[in-house]
Amino acid sequence: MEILPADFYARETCSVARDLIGMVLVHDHPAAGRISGYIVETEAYHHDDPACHAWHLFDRETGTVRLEGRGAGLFEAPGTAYVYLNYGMYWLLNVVTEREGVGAAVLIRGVEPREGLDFMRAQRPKARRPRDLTNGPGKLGMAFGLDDRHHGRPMTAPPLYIARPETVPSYAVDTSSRIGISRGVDLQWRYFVPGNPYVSPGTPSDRVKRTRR
DNA sequence: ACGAGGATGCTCT
DNA sequence: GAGCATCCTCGTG
Repeated sequence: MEILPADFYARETCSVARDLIGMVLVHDHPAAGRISGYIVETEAYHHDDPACHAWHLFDRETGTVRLEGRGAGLFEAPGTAYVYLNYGMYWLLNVVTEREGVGAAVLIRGVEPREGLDFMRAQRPKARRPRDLTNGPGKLGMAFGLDDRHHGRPMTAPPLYIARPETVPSYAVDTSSRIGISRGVDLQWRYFVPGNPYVSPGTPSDRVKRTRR
């Protein structure tokens, strides 16, 4: 497998989010060995986007940026991991995109397990069905053993990286609005493999729309 | 299947 | 204090 280089991420964020579908998220865990899975769901967070953590760091009067607080990691070099604690409990994994200093990223929301299933099951004791291991950003963070130790580290080299598999799955890709946000709700910046069980269930209303279509 | 509500802690939008 | 890029459990039907 070829590890995706920084150039892959140094592009328009929606293109990166789309192209990450079918790539393989890998964690070469120091104790548990290789944990990996095919990416089946992503979301783009642009610098000019009220749902992005970089939004409030921009001073729109002067056009300057305050590199302070949680969102500062979004301004690192493309390919850097942006990991943060959500709802006080869940580590969510993003990869920084565009050029250094822009402030954009892609959130990894769903992964189809490939290697390290035993470790995933141990990390996710509440999972009743296979899909419950990794069908959501918080769930896959637990299954892969991710936390703030990974924040700010390059995903262009082990232990945590994304690679192009020898055979890229022939996934179809649909788009929709993003899940769990209150601003920027109309932007169609979510990418997912329709019908794949490892896509996050989202809100119940979203699920109704999708299954009745 | 669906909806409501709690857990839980960091950030300040 | 409010608001979160979530997950889980427990009602009801």
